[in-house]
Amino acid sequence: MRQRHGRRQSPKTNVTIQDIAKRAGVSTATVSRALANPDQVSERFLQKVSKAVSETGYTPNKAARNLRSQKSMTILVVVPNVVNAFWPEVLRGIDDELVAAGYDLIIGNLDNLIEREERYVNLAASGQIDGVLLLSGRMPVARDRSMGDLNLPIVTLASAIPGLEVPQVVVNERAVSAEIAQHFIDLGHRRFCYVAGPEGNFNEVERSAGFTKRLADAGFSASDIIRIPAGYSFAAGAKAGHAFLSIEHRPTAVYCACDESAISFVKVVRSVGLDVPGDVSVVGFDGIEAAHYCEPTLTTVKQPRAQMGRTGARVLLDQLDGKSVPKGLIELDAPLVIESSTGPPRTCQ
Amino acid sequence: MRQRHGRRQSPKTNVTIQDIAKRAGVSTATVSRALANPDQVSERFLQKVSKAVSETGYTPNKAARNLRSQKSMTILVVVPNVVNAFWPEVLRGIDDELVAAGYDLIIGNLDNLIEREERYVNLAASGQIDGVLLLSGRMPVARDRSMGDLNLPIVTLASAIPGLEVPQVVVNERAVSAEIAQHFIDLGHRRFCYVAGPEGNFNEVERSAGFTKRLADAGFSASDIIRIPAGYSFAAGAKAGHAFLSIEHRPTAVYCACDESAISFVKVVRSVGLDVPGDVSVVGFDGIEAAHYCEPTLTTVKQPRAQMGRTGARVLLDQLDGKSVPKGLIELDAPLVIESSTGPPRTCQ
DNA sequence: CTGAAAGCGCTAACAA
DNA sequence: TTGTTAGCGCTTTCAG
Repeated sequence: MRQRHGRRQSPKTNVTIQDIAKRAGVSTATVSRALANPDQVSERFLQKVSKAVSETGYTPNKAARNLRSQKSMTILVVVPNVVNAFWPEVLRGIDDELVAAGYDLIIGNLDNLIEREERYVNLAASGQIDGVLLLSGRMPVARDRSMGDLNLPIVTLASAIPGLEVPQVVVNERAVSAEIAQHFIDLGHRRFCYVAGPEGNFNEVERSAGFTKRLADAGFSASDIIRIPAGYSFAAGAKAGHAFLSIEHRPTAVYCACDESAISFVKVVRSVGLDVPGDVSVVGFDGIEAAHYCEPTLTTVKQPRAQMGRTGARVLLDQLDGKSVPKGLIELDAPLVIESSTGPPRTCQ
Repeated sequence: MRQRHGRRQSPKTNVTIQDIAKRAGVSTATVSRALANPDQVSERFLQKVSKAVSETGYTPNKAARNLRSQKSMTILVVVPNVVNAFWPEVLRGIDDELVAAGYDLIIGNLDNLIEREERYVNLAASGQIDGVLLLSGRMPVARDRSMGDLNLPIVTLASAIPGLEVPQVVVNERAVSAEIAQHFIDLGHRRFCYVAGPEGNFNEVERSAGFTKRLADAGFSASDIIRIPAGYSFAAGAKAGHAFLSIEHRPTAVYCACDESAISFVKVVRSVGLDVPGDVSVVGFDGIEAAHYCEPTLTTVKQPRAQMGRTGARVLLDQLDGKSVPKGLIELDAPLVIESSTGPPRTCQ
């Protein structure tokens, strides 16, 4: 085990491009080319190199390559909170596209903690990142700088940052939320409830606005719509369910801003003997798998999660390839899928 | 915008340690030390350097550092399939520990595809990875080599690889599965069903063995235990549910090898009017959140997911720090939590 | 305590 | 087509 200048004893990759060059009887440049641009190397040398490579199990050292080529072939994906059933499928879409293009991805989990942003701003600033996929709906900031100032390609995904001049992949949150309102209206409901998401969040604003706007347009007044603050989690939905039960003259139609809160909301409401949808109709948002296996099957908005991930990744890759990409919203279609948790209010039958 | 030798036009980090050195009127060595070993630098220079750093927003280039120091400060986490509610919380535990120690993590999603392993073997071989956390229960292999031969610290987590001489963090799968059998026996059940996981999987083997062993020990014969092949997913559980319904003389106690399959199993069984637990008692495994919000609340084994993640990460970090670590199984306790999906069989009441 | 200088392994001008 | 060579930005020995 050779021990070179300043080298740790760590027994890592030992075989370098030099070794291959020596073994194949060519220059390192030829080895490099043979690996990256085989068509620029003669068949004879190609053979020799590939033989040496497979004999030694050589893999190019990434740090050296990154340093030299000034890029890292890795993408940072900033997720607000990995512990939410919505993300995995989105990440899978991203992963598919990125891996196919030869990129690795580092997942930055904010865990809903703003302090954690600093870490990823620094990482992004360290030259170790070629581009950023922002799923958190917030531009990460450190003490004294913002990820937006790093001059790094950024694409937002699933949530948008109003006014930011980058590609932003979203779904038709507002329109489909209006559709939910219309669905309730068509069923004959007159009193509504909106179980909200995190305050200020882009998705929250859109969903709330789309829903209430359509209700207002249909002639309902603010007093016909009760808003329960909650969040994107089972726990928040359960809490909202209890709040709902304590309402005097209860609404019959409830729009929960995510599936997880909808599922737990339904469970709480049913636990006191109310029927869904007989007494209360409930709609969710996201289309996670669990929404399909709760009782009753949840009427919800099916977000094209993997497709969103792939789309965002693709746009980022295009940008990295120097192609021109659309700045601003890229809207995907998320359909309202009607299942068994919504129906006409019993009072109307 | 300067344009140097071989440099792409990519406008990345422009400020280097040289710039800081010049600005602070010191050598690059001093800058490096000021940042890494402040106690080796005089107060005066420390000030100067830190001033220059904050004025310029300097962040050390990671590729250069990695190349020089022969380590990457990044850990590869190999996940069999990110689309499963079990993982996020585990990943969070890993992330917590690793981030606190200054490591980044790259998540390698196998998507249950063996071909995908090659990619991560190569990544691990590229010197870009300091250690591996293996959650897939299989040693990744490429065409001609195995990740196990890379001489890289590896820790397995959540699933084990029998015989592998590395730390392997698991839970008491076998013992708690026996406990499930005992729970059923105590309730008075006489006919049992096991809804299996993926064939050959470590967890599958353990859970199945623990369950059937205890039943056998209690005097039940193989014909009292029906095994339905399934997998760790909602879809597999639903399919198993249908298979269950077509059984002539149906068991009254069902152990589903994961919560997702248990939840969908319950839904299917209830859809034909059977009562849970009146007609069928069902137990799951994992303790994912959804198990708490389905109906009836699922009796299940609560895996300490975040703790598992943290433990695995910690052991790997210890190994990286040169501390000695236990080779072999590190068993964490996963308790059976009894909820409303299990009860005495109606025929016994 | 500080600076000079030697590379880490690779890629890409440039020259041949 | 191929080889020579100059760094990419940083850390760390070694000398002062």
